[in-house]
Amino acid sequence: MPKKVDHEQRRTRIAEALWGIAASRGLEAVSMREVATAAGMSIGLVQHYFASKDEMLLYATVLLRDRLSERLRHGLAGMESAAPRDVLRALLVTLLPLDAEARTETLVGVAVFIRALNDETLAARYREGQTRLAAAVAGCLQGLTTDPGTAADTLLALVDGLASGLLLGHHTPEHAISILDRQISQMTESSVRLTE
Amino acid sequence: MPKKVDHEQRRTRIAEALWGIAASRGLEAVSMREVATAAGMSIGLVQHYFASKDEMLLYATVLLRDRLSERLRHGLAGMESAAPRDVLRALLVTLLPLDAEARTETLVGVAVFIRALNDETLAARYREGQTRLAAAVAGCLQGLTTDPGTAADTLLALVDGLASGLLLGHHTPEHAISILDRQISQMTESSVRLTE
DNA sequence: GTTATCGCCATATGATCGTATGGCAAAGGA
DNA sequence: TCCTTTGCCATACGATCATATGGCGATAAC
Repeated sequence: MPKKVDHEQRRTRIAEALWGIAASRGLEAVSMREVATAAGMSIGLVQHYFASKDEMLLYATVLLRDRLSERLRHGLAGMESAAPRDVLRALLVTLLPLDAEARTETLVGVAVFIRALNDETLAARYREGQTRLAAAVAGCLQGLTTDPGTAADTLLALVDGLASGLLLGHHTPEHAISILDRQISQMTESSVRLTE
Repeated sequence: MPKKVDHEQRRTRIAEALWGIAASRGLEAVSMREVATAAGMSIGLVQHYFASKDEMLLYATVLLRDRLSERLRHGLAGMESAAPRDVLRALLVTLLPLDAEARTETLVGVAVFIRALNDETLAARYREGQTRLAAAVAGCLQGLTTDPGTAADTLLALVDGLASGLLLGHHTPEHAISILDRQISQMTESSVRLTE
């Protein structure tokens, strides 16, 4: 057999090149040629690792989700024994596009969201991710508020909207975090009030 | 002079055809040919009314914003003397994609949002619209809560996130409205509590 | 040393894109 | 009646797209 290369590494490099293009110029600017150029490869090589553009896109989105999971795990590292409220805040803040890496991921996520609107397979994956996130958030809220399920949906919808505002530059990071903190406080405080 | 036609009507028909394509298959599926076919025109006729694709897109987005204004005005009709809280609720509910028309508008809005992320002109228009909306919402909240500005940003971000969930089918209309109502109640109630 | 296989590449193909161009029918002013 | 203007259309052009194809070193097995 001839020389061996790490296929996974090649695919990752291609996917990252794709993200860069999608984040800076939108998913519609993503073409085999552009991706190949950005990755420093020939078009043929990209074709060699992904039989079609759709396959490449699929791989890139799956890898993106994995990166988000990783980012969440990293953001929550060492908080196993922290107060649920602090875990909750860390989780939600990690979801916001506050640094370059998170911004790229969110931008690509939005681009994929658009595609999901007309692709039931993608939409189902999206919903599943949201449901899982909501479960995690609701878990943090257990005992902190009445109806943790609704509260979780509320917080996630808020984070979603804040992310849009951040991407557009309509909100500053400080403003977005302040809004989020105020909401968390209000939700946890009001429960105390209601249970008194 | 030869026969006269209503240019504005022609342009509107083209824009509506564009919306239909953008809403059902995404903005990237929008091409001169597709729009012409959907509008029941020749490609040349579309070219006759819009010198370029960008010009067509611009017109379609401006008209979209006008339609949203109209929808808001219609949703708030006859509420001039209603309680601010009811006006607020009507305004926010009108922003949600609850019927087919609103859904199309929101879908196109999201598609344009994506483009705005890499187009500073569009982004500026988007931010201006958001700012104006926030001012209207804050106006409704005057006296109902402390810091109406932050409350307005919170509510609009929440509505944004709820809209995403509705588009994807992750939330049902009833669920989204219930979340919104709960939030409005919490915000207005808590202020009463704080000012007591 | 021969050979099969793997990594990779250059180029071709057919489709579709935005846009440019030239012309035709109709209608009203001269 | 002639002529200019307007509305509209068919076609062409160059670019770019996704994808298919054939081939060229290099390497490891034999």
